[in-house]
Amino acid sequence: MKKLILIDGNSIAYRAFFALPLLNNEKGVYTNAVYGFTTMLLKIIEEEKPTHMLVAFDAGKTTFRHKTYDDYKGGRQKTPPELSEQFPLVRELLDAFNISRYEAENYEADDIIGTLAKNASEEDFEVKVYSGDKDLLQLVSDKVTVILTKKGITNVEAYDEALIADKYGLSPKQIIDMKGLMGDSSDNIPGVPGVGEKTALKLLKEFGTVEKVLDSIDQISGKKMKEKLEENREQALMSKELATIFLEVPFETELEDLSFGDYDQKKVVDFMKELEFTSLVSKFDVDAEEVELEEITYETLEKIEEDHLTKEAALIVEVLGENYHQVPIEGFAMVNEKGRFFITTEKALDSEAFVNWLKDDSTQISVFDAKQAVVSLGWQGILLNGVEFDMQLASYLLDSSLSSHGISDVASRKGISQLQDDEVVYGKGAKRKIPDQDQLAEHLVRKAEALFKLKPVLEAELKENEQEELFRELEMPLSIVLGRMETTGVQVDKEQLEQMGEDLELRLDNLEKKIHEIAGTSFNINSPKQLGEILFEKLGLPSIKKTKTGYSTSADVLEKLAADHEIVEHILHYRQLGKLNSTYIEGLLKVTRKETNKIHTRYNQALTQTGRLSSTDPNLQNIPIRLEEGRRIRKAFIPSEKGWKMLAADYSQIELRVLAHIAEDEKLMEAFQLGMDVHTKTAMDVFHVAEEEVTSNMRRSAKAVNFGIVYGISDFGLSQSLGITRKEAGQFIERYFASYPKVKEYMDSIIEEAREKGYVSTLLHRRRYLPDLTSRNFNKRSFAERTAMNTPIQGTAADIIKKAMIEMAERIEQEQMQSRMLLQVHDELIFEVPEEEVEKMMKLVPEVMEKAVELNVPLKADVSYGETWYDAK
DNA sequence: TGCTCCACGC
DNA sequence: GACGTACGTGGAGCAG
Repeated sequence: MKKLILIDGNSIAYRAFFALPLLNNEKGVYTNAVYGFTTMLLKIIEEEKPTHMLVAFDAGKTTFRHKTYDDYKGGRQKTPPELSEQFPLVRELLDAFNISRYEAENYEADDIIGTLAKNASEEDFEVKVYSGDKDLLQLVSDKVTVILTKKGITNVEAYDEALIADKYGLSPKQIIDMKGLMGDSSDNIPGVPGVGEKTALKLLKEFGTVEKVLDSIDQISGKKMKEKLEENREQALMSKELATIFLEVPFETELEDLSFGDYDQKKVVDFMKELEFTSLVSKFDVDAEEVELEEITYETLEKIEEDHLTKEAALIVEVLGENYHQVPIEGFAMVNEKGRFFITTEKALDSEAFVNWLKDDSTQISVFDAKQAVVSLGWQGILLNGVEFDMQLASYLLDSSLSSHGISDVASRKGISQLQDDEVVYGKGAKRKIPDQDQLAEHLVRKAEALFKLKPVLEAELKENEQEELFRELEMPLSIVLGRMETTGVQVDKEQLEQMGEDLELRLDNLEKKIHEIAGTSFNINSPKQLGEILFEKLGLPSIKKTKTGYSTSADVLEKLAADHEIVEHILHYRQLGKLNSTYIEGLLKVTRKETNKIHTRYNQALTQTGRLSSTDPNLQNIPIRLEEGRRIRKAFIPSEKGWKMLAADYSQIELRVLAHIAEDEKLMEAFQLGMDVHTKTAMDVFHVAEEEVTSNMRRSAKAVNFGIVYGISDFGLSQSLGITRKEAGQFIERYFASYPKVKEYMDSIIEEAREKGYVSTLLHRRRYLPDLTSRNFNKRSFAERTAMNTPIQGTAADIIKKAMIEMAERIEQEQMQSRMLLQVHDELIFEVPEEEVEKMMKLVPEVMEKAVELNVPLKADVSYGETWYDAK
């Protein structure tokens, strides 16, 4: 069957423009609307597989409707120039796709779409109309579906007759009557004053059309309403006329001319590349995006001579895949003033000269991902010592918001196109493999070449940003420290985990039986869909919250239902134990190395927007602690040497101390100078009570506000965590600010400063750019504002612990201790320590942590040790 | 394989 | 006046 897609070009472009941040490409051309339009188009082509397609645009300023009503669309805000300049690009995009576009003097896009929809349905086409404008709903019929954007651009809702009946209780045609009565402020259609959606729907359900409503005024209840309708009789009829889509726009083209099919992929890809839509380009066939690589010369070294090895060089130590622990090195590439070289792993590791060069600490080696290089070589027993520049870290520090810090991404952003993505060369997923040696060699050499060329560029940018020190003294040395921690790994007591797993499975079985019994049927408790059906349909519990796909069964919803039905508490318990078993017991066992019973996580040092680390494979930064049941998992984390202890030290309230420092708020500083419990102190200040009058509830509330300040949550977030209304939460925040005026001042000034500079900074010059601070979208702007307030706090805390880690590593080495740093959990460091060093470390670790930086409030670190991580509390 | 939902940590 | 609301990672279910 033929399928015609009609797109309301102006509407979708507007929508995209306001839904997306104001992107621009390197040439400064704004591209957000085109980008949104493109994603929408790609989605339509993929999902609808249209046979025919047309995009309609509004033509000039005046249309036939202005003859009826001068002020039609009056008072409308002028199209922002940033958007206007994108319309020619949208047209160019459509031409690249070979999609028809149409605009007609005197008519709006609606009329073009309406006419074509009518004509096409008469010829038995299936018609789908895409727009953001509800007006178009009047076109819906058994042949015509109207798809409206709901949120963002690609989140849409398809309206057929049934849905309109369901939502409004009206037929599609009656949508026009509704507009006639209630008007439309965006088009400046007046309607009948005092009649809104509710009244309009009521009247139309009773009488059917505007005309019939006006004919039956005497039957309408309410004196005021009668008067209004009487007075605005003409205006209502005119409004209806204005809202009616004209279905007789003259066309010169035939429907067949709108056919959509083959288009030149290269044209489309070129266009997208021009606008730097890299993520979209990757959706097209690899062939289409293959860049034309120029030839590159290099030498495959059979024998490595001293002469090849210079002080300064770019080095690639290649491994396949993300996880670089205990996997083979696939090859080396090196670029220096002497030339470009590829070296097979075998030749490289057999060469004494090369290995010595790697171990030499007086070299200046550039790499991409220093930690990977150090760890990969570390597993071969080689200590890579001379790493001086990590391009990935440099790119991350320069702009952490860039989503990809892969070598080819960084290179292409810096103007080097002579590098293919690893995925292109190796394939992805199950199909990933190393190509033949020539291809591999060339790829690695190109990587090293990019490194060699770009190092000075990125170094200059770091200097420009005053981030040289952050880079050289903090992130670079930290990558080596982290590499060592990862390689060391943490030992787990496998039997303990297995025992806990068996225990959990038994209890899960029993719980499952019980839940099925109560429900009276067997179902998958882990499936939110099935669980929702049981709870809210079969058992008839009240549905509190919905998700996109159905009922929400999240813990906060279930907790509210616990009193209504005994099954709920069992489900919550089942969930809790299930999570422990699958994520922690099974998950950890899966990644425990068989030979050593050790776990080697990987820290991502170039990911978070705030400067924190993240941990994967496994994530050791979210091991349970809050509930005792889960906390016991920590009993399985043990020292790797007999007689050693686990030692843990964590910063106490580091973020709030940082806040006190930055804001220089006397009252907040006082809390820390006096060594008070900060939540109690906050409760005292906010509720104006003495210490002994602080109730546990007050402290709980104060704690939640402090939490909110640290994490930058909104009044909504606070209301959720305290179970109060948003308004109350808002008032609470107000009171907090009233109590800590300097904090308020800081919050205001940081937003102001960030708006001027475009970014916020931490104590050690880490940056986060916040372009959304000037967004017209309230949501985005508010989010950016909270981010501006929160990032310097959280980021400075991250800076501090990173500094402490480097110093701890140095101290352990200097004092020739055997203790090993194992893990970092944002504000906490975990070590394994021989018995004889426990006493020293119990003093040294908190001392180093507390002295990592000097603030105008003291830093405090608590430390303890025990047989397992669990016991170090 | 990619998405959604849910849950864990800070 | 509504919007959809800290940052991460990972497992299970489910659709294609």
